[in-house]
Amino acid sequence: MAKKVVNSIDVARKAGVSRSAVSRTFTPGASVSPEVRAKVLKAAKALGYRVNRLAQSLNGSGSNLIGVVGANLSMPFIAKQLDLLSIGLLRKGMQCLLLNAADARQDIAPLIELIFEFRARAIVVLSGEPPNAIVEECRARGVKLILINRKTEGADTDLIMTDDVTGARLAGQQLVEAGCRKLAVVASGSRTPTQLRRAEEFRRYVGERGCDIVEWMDGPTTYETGLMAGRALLKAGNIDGVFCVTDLLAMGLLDAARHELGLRVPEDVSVVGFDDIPQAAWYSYDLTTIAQSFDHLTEAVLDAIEKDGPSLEVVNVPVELVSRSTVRNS
Amino acid sequence: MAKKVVNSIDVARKAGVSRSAVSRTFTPGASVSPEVRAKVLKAAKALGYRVNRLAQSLNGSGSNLIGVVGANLSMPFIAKQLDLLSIGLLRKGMQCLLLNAADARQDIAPLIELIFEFRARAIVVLSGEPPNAIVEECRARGVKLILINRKTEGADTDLIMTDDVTGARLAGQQLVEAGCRKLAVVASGSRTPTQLRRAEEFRRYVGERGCDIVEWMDGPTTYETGLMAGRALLKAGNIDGVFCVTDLLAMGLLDAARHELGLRVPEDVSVVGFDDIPQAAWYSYDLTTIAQSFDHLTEAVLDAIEKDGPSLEVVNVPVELVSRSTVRNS
DNA sequence: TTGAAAGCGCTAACAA
DNA sequence: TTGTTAGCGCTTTCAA
Repeated sequence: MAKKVVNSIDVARKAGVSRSAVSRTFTPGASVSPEVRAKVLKAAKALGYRVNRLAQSLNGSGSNLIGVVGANLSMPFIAKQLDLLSIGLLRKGMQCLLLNAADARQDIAPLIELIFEFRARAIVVLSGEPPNAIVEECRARGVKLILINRKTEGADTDLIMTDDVTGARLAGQQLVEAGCRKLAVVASGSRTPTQLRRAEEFRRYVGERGCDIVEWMDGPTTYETGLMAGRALLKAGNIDGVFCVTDLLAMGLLDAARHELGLRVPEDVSVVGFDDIPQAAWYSYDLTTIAQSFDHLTEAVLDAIEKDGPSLEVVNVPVELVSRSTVRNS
Repeated sequence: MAKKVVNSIDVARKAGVSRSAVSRTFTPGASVSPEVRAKVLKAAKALGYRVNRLAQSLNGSGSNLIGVVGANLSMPFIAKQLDLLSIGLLRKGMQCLLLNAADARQDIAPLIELIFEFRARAIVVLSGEPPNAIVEECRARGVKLILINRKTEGADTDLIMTDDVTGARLAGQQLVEAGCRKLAVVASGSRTPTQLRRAEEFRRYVGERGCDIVEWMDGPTTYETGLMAGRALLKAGNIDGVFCVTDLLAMGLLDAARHELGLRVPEDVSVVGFDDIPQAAWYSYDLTTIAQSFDHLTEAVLDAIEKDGPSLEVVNVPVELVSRSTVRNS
C-alpha cells in the first residue's frame, strides 16, 4: 500500500469539519471561528499536512511563481543581482523559478515558454534578449515581462535600465580631468545594448573634448577578455586612460597592465570600470568605477512585478562615481 | 469579458477531437495517430496553447520541480555551484525552484517547508543546515534531500562532500615542504562542518610534523574577514605559512599581507587556499589552492536526484592541488 | 487508436 | 461562520 500524501480531505475528516474549513484556515483573511481553526491546525499538524500549491494555483488566483531567466550566474555582476532579487521575491511572498541558459548567446525563447507552462505571474530577464514574438505573447497572456538592462527600442515591456549615459560621462569626465588624452574604451564582443550605450556615450563625450580614442570590442565579458584587451591596447604604451564598460574587463586589463606590461596605475595609465562589483573594492584592484545601486535595481524590479496593469514602464537606475585609486588625481 | 487562457478543451474543440487526444499529443510516448496528432498540434499552435504544468503535476506523475535552498548567492563559490546545478537541472528536464535565505544563519526550515508545498521531487541544500525534524519529514514524504558540504553525522540523507581531509593534508604538505614552521590556519566563525574539518585535519597534519600553529576562527566567510585575519595574524611577523580554508579568506589575507603589512608572498609568508574559485587564478592573487571539481560535484548531485530509492548515499568529491605562486618552492 | 468519465487537491460561490 | 457544490486543467483507466 503506497504511502498516500495527506490532503485537505484527510485533515477535514480528522478535525470533524468540512474541506472548506480547512481551506479557509490556511487562507489568510478568511472567516473561520477560532475553535474550528484550532481543530484544523491540530489535525493538520498531527497528519503533517501541507497545502498543495500546485492545486491551489489551479484556481482563479494563479501562482506566485516568478520566472527568472539568466545566464552566467557565476559572474559577479549577475550573481549579485540574482542574490538580491531572489531574497526580495521570497520576502514578498513570491517564488523564484530559475532558468539558467547554458550560455549567454543561447536562445532564451524556449526557457520563457517553459515559464509560461508554469503559469508564472511575471518573468524577469537578466540575460539574453527575448524575441519579439515572445514579448507579444507575454502581453497576450497578461504575464509581466521585465527586462534588466536589455533591449532598448520598441519596448513593449517593463524596462529596468542603468543610467548608462550618465555613467559613461562620469567615466569620461574622470579621465579627461585627470589629464588623459589618448583614450581607449573596452567592451566585450557581446554587443549588448548596455555595453554599446556605455561605449558610445563615452566615445562621444571624450571625442567632443578633443581626445583620441581607440576601441576594443571582442570576446566574452570576462576577466580574460580584459587581459587580452590590455595586452593589445597598452603594449604600444601610448594610451593613458581606459574606460572598461564592465568591472570584470577592467580587472583583467589592470592585471595585464601591471603584471605583464609593467605599467603603473594610475601613473602610466588610468582606468575606470563600471558596476562596482564586490571585487572592485579589493585592495589589489581598488578600482575607480561607476556604481549602480543594486538595491535600487532590485526594488525597481519588485515594484514592476507588483504593480498591475500592462507592462510599459522604463525605470532608470541612477549611477554614482566611486572614486578609488586607479585614476590619477588631475 | 476577461481574456480566458486557452486550455486543452479549447484545443480539442477546435481540432474536433477529445481532450484525451490533446493530452496524448503532448505526452511523450502515448499512442496517437499521426493525423490526430497533426490536427491537435495545428489547433494548439493557432490558439497559442501551452500545457499547464501545475494541473499536470496534480496527477500521479508529480512535478519535476527541484527545490534549491541557498544563501549568499553572490559569493563566488556558491554562485559557481548554483550556475552549474541550474544548467544541469534544466538539461535533465527538471526545473529549479530557488529559495534564497537572506543570510547564512537564517533558519532554512521554513524554506524547505515551502518547497514541500510545491511537491518538489528533491531538495538540494547549498547553505545552512536542515534540522532533524525536516530530514525526517523528507524521508516520510519521499522527497530526496541532498546536502552539499553540510552536516556530517547521523546522515539520513544524500551527502555530497568535498574530500576535505585530503585537501587539508595537501595544503599542509605544501607548506611543510616549503619549509614553513610557524603556521596559521584561518577559518570563519561560521563553523560549518566543512571548514571545521579542513582546519582540524590541517592542524593534525602539521602538528604531527612538529610545526607551531595558531588559528583564527571568526567572522563571516568573506574577503573582509580574510583581511582582518591577516592583520591580526601576520603583524608580529613570525608566521611563515597560512592555510585559509576558503579562497575568499585567502585573498583577503593576501591583500592584508601585501598591501597593509608590506610582506612579500611567498618569500615572507606562504599561503594556500581552498576551492579554486575563478578569482584565485587572477594575476593579482595567483593563489596556490586546493581545487574541487565543480563539475564532479554537480554530476553527483544530479545523479543523486535521479536515482530513486531512499536517500542515503555519501559521495566524496575528489580534490587536487593547484600549484600557483603563493607557496615558496621548498 | 479513440472517447467518456473519474479523479488529482484545492478554492470560491452559494445556501444554510 | 459553516458546509455543499461546482469547477480549475490535466491525465488516466476503462470500454468501445
